[in-house]
Amino acid sequence: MNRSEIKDFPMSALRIELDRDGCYFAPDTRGMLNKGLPPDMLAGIEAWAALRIAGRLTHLNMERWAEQHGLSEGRMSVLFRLRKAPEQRLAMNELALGLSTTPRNVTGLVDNLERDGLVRRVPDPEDRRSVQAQLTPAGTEKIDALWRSSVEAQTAVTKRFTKDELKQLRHLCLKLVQLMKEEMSR
Amino acid sequence: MNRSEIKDFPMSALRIELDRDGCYFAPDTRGMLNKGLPPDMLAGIEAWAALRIAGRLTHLNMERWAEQHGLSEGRMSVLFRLRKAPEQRLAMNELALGLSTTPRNVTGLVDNLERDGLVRRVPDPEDRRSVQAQLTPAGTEKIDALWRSSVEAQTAVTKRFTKDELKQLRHLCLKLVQLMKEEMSR
DNA sequence: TGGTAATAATTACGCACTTCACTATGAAAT
DNA sequence: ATTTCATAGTGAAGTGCGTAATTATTACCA
Repeated sequence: MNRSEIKDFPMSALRIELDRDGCYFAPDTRGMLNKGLPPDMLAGIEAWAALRIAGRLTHLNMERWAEQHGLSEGRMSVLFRLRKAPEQRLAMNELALGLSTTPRNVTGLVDNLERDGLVRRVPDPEDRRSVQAQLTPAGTEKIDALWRSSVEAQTAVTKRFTKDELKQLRHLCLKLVQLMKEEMSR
Repeated sequence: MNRSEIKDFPMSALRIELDRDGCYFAPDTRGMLNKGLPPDMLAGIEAWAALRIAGRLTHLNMERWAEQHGLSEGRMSVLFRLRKAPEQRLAMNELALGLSTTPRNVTGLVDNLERDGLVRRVPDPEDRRSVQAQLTPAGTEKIDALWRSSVEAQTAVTKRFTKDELKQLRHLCLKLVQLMKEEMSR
């Protein structure tokens, strides 16, 4: 497999250039947008498009990376949450909430993890409706190794940003999330 | 359906707060990361996590929005690309390249669009292997209406950023993409 | 010219995830 | 105590998107 591609994400087709003000922009995106779009809206749409691209690429990156270890991004997230939980166990609904996904999805993720022996289901003595997922020793070992390796991979990219750029990126992404939250609660 | 949720993305569980320096951060993420992580790496991982959250949310947002018009984000992207193409037609492989996806996926997307009468397949007289997808009048009408509406929806959020913030967001997202491209071509 | 490789699209198949409906249990109310 | 509603988890069915193999056509080249 071609190492310069993520799955079949053909990045060579995605041109990125430096604008005159030293900021990156995607000429194809801009070219398609600036006809028939009021200029004062262009900046917003361009930023949104850039975020969509980065989001998709980071997603594919995580997915592909997890796949090399027999996992998916979702399954890895489950292991990670469990690793940080007290006694390395969480109820299914707590997992769903923490991962911002549906209970049904957690069922499927835990199904797979249990099949691979990384997690086991244990009944909750306090509430007979509830099922808890708990890391097995194999699961703990796996996520620890994966976590070190994952941090390394992410840092290989983020270390080429300045501290301030990283803070800005975090700030702007979360600001967008925050505004979307507000926007939707009307 | 609860208007404050996107699909089943339970955003209420995702706390976002202002740090002392006036920047947003996710306390849960930071809490889980800052044990067992060298502080000089924290900023990078935190930014990465924020981008993943924003990416997921914007994706779900687009998906949900397109769904209200009987489409998916992928199908809408196909219509959009075709709309900007000369004669409103493109070969399947050109579509795959432009959308950064696989030929197989384009086949499926065009299948659906053709079934709904928004697109039709036409043979390429120059190359009998090639099949082109072309917008029907109904497709043109649909994407034009959708585009106006979509710009409106995105602008409702992005207008609450300053011009400079939008430029920074675009710049940082694309810089990340650019660095990932470079990082992977080794 | 004939044989081989490359390319375009598709079929067959699998995985991850979603929605909807359902069962089991707990909590609350009268 | 029984009815009612909320909560926890899961089965069934459908969608979107991925890989691998297949078919048809074109390009290349000795």
